[in-house]
Amino acid sequence: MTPVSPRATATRPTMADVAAEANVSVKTVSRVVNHEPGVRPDTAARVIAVIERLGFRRVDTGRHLRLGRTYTIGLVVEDLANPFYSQIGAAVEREARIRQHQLITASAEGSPSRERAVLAELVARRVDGLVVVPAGATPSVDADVLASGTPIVYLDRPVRGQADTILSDNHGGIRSAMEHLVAHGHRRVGFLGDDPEFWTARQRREAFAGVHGDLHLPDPMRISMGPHTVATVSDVITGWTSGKDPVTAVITGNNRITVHTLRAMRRLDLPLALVGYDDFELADLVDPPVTVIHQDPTAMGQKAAQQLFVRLLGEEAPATTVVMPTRLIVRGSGRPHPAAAAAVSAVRPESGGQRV
Amino acid sequence: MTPVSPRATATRPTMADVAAEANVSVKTVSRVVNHEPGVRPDTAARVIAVIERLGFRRVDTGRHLRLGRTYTIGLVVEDLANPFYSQIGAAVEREARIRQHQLITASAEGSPSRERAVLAELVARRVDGLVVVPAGATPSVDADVLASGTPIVYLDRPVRGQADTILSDNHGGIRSAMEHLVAHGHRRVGFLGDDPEFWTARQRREAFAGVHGDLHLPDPMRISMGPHTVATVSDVITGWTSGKDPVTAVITGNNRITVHTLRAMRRLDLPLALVGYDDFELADLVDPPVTVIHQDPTAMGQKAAQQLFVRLLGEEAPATTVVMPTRLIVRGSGRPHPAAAAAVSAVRPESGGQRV
DNA sequence: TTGAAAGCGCTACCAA
DNA sequence: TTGGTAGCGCTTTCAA
Repeated sequence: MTPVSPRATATRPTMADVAAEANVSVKTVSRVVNHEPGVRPDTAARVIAVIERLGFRRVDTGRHLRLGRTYTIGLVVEDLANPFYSQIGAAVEREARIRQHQLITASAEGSPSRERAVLAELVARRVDGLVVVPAGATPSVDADVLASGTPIVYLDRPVRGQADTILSDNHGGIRSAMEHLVAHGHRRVGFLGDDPEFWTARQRREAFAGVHGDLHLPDPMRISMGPHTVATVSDVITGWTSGKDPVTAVITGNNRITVHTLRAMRRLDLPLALVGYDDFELADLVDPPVTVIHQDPTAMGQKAAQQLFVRLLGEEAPATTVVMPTRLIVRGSGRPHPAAAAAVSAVRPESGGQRV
Repeated sequence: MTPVSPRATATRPTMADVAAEANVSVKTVSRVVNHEPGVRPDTAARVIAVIERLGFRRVDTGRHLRLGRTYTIGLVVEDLANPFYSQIGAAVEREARIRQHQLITASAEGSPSRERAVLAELVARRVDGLVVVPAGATPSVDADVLASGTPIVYLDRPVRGQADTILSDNHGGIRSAMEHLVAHGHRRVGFLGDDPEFWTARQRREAFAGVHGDLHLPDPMRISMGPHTVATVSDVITGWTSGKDPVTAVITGNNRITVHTLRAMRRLDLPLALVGYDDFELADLVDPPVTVIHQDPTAMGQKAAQQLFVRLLGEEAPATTVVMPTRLIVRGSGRPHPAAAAAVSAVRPESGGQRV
């Protein structure tokens, strides 16, 4: 809240100071600083000497104004502390740095109105381009961004309208998880999704339902969408495993739900087979180990940034959508969990009870 | 690598356009846009109408140049993808946003020369202030930053010279871990530290050695500094547990070493008691559960940003150093691991063999 | 209450 | 090879 007032800082020499001291024009100093050709070596040497003596450093605000661009790109995500987004951030920053740009990051905290405000600020700042993981249910291309002509790449979720977009293969990821489970003898698989407000949550739910049908898995189909907590997941799992036709495996819709589910399973002492969307560092070390659908956030961030820089170089082709592949990482097969094996074989004696 | 060339963007109206259209001066438009007093209501209304009709949005580059500040702060860390740093980043960004500032983040990748380059770029950009987790072994306050007069707060590690610094209570953290282990019957405790190039790694090593003496723990004192991998940790642990007087517990120097140690223990099937520096989300769900020394990265980032904004408000007091407390989070005591209990009681039959 | 002029630091344009 | 001038979009100063 507290607005911050200006503060006196040490005054540093400008190009004008250097020019006066070296008896050249400002333009010649500019040429030397920017390594432009057409300066006599001895003139350049004299200018460089003065630059070093005065400790001159070019101030970018002037050139940003003059050039109409800032060598900055903006990244807007939901929450920088979430590993999925921080990996994206690290990747985008790396791509930006390679191209002499810097990165402004902002968390929209899942709020479409905050996202609009943040985008307006970034556009006002004249960032050269934007990478945005859009909040809310299938929004449109931001009007302010559109009016400003700032190139933008949407990541992880699409928006209405023409815009470059990088998505993850949600359908393929879910399919690979279910085929894996079925191959290991599971027939009764539940899906724990995130808040259907999220496009990705809806996509994964639809993929689950579709594949459930394709594979002719028995009814009832078990789907529970969030928002979820450990408590809600516990209740859902309890319901799915009591009564007849208990579930033997669960697929979780993202890394948060996976963690809730692990805690719920621990609390209930009910080790179902588990495949989680999103990889996480300790997936092999938790109990039970978790097979995951890995969508590479680093690759997604890198791809988004690369597409953005293609636009910054002036590419005018129609907007593209890239779907990034996922990869199933199977874990825990080598160390079958006795309880899980028992649970699975109790339901389907013919199955090997192999954990995924 | 590839430099990016300018790109034509849609030209948006400036204050001059609005002024011409509304038959007022540019200054009056500026007054209206900035909600300055002293504009007749009907004049303001006319200006606002034109602003809306033309879709005017103030461009910040002009004011940044005029004001000599950019309402931006810079954050330099080692690796944005590391949870410790991404939590710091999220906290700093939140504090910045509250004060109408934006955040530029950059990874120095642990390289002092990259850090210098990044700092020079940020200073050239005229960021209003900096939060830096310094790379390298006890560097000095950056010369470019010093010359520019840009306020800077160092985080997690100190530098030579006068500068605001936020540290974690490394000594207290290690002490709490060792007292906890000793209270639970452990006498032979090893320390697995990170590369002693890191100041924090050295601090924690010295704390371990000091407390080891204070508590009169038996020789030999086991300390192994990194850089570590799963392989080196495996070797070290094997050495510490074979032969006489085997170690029964290990303290790890940061989150990376903790993960390596968990993998090594899993590989060796040797579940020692483990206390790790840095909390991590799944510490209670891994096998064995991990008691941790929690240093709150969010609180550290918040504190650093707050100190920075105190300086931006003009506070001229001498540089301060704040040491943030740590908190021991005990896990797994409720689920003693049979093998660990056996290992502990085999060494010290009188101990309860309770796991930490 | 309003406006004209100057200028923040730099680069583009054109002339010398 | 070098320099002068204009101007990027805004805010400050001072005058009307």
